[in-house]
Amino acid sequence: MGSVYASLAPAFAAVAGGACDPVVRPSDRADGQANGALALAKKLGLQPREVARQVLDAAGDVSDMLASTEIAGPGFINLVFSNAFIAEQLSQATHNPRLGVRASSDPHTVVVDYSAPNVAKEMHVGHLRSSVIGDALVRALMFVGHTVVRENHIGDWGTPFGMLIEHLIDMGEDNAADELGVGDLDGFYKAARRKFEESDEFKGRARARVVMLQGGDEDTLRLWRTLVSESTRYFNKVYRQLDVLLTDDDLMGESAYNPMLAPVVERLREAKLLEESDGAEVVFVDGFTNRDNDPLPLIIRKGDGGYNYATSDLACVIDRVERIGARSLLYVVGAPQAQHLQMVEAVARKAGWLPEGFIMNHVSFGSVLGSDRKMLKSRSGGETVKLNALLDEAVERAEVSVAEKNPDMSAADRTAVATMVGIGAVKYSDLSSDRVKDYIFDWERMLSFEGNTAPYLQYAHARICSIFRRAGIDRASIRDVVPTLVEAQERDLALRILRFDSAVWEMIDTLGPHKLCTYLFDLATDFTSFYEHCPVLKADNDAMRDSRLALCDATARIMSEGLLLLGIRAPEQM
RNA sequence: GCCCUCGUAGCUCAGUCGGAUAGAGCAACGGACUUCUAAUCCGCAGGUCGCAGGUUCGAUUCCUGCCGAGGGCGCCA
Repeated sequence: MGSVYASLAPAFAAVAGGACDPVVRPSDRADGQANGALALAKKLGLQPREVARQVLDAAGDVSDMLASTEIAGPGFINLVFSNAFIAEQLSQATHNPRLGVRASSDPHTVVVDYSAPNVAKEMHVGHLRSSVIGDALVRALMFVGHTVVRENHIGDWGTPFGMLIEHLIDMGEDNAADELGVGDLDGFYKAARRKFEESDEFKGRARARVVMLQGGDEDTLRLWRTLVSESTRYFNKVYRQLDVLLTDDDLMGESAYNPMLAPVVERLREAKLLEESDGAEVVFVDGFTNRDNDPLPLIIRKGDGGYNYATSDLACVIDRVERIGARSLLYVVGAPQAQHLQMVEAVARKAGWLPEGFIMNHVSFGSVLGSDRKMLKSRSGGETVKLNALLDEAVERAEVSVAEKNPDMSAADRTAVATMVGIGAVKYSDLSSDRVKDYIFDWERMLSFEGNTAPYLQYAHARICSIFRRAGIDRASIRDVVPTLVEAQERDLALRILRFDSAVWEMIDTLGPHKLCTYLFDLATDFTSFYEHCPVLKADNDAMRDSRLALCDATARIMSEGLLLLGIRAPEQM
């Protein structure tokens, strides 16, 4: 906690004769520990325990904050907070609009680029990861006060559209729209692809159609718009089902950057970065080599005069910096894109398009694997899993489970709860492990009510709501009560509540939603332990009951808010 | 061939800005239900932190090499 750091830092500075980090860390032997004495001892050439003693002397009377301090082991300072201090901090947190989470000291505009499905192509689990991780980061960044601009960089331009449009014409526009309308994007795409590969005549038409599209032929554009709008209708369906924030307002497809591509080339030429290589116009970037150890370029303009994704990604960067005024940029994109994004950033920096201090971050993530540790396939075998089918299955499975556990619930409530639990489970299983690693998709585990899962966290929240419901007590009415901490479980829960701030900030600093997940799991664990040991409504007296109700309310608010930052809803009953 | 990421308990995962005895959950075993929702809790057991060196008072954490898994390496996006 910040205030402990603030009170120890001067003592360390006094002993060190200059600024010195107390190195305050959580501890399993006390409420916290300060490890700064070990490093300082080396600098001063003294015994670490002696330095720790001097620091404690210099700190003077800290009894308003710390109940006890102890020098342990080689020179750690163990810190035990006073109950009065914890209670006071708790009271501050519960009256704070962000439940004790500090606002950003440097709010600015952040662009988050995420989801990015392709038009006329099925969304798959890779898009699930990008959508879910990106959305959680968006929510957390907004929560601490940043201005967040969501951008969904859909693949709505390029050579595949020649074949897609020709296939649309072959099918008849109405038939095609129907097929796409029911969400069979894969069938449409594959049929087009097959014709492209099997028929030279079709291939020729497709190529001619690309030229017409790029040339702005009105009829071709109309057909293209049909493809895009039918696809985005499907994407929106998935987004609503997934409960992410993305809407049509966030669409910023590749086609949107079309007019900016020629200027990108011109600006690179003016900056004297553009070179001709094998008929293409390229920029060479230091530090990147190809298989033969020759310098590897970023291709800006292909030999045939066309642009490619590097060009539009550079246009993106310019647009986000110059039009949107972003000061940092997050790309929530799979790990295979790492090198490409590094090269784009390197070129943008070399060209001087990124202001001093501008941050461009690749929020990389691993693959979703099946229980066989291979890329996830559907039940029926072979095929890639379709996202909407997967989400439907999640809700179905949750509904079975809710019906079994709570048979008295009405059908309408059951469906509503199953939706929150099923979708929450899928999202949470994606968010709760370190995003850079692959993770194994396992229905049983993610829908289990035990362990680090969404249902376990949601259940803890629902139990609290149930207490207030049963007692007929308004949650807000209890918020001025300052809890009295007697039992170990009460104290542990209170301390956990105070760590919400650092959990949220850890998530933001590392762009790692799993940090917040781990915290919420710990909060739920501490709460259920408290729940088992400390009767609330049956407490010995009214003061104890109110104190415990206040702890319950604070826990529920943080659970609900924390889950919401992850894009997950917390039902009031389950 | 070069570059990037990952390797922690039987399984799934945390932890690592260098700190004390490496933590959870599942599974296994032993307990606790006339419940504030047992969808839970309490206990027990389980590990040469891939291997080998190096730096350090101290390394799972930093560095180097190796092994294993995945990914990337010029005109698809």
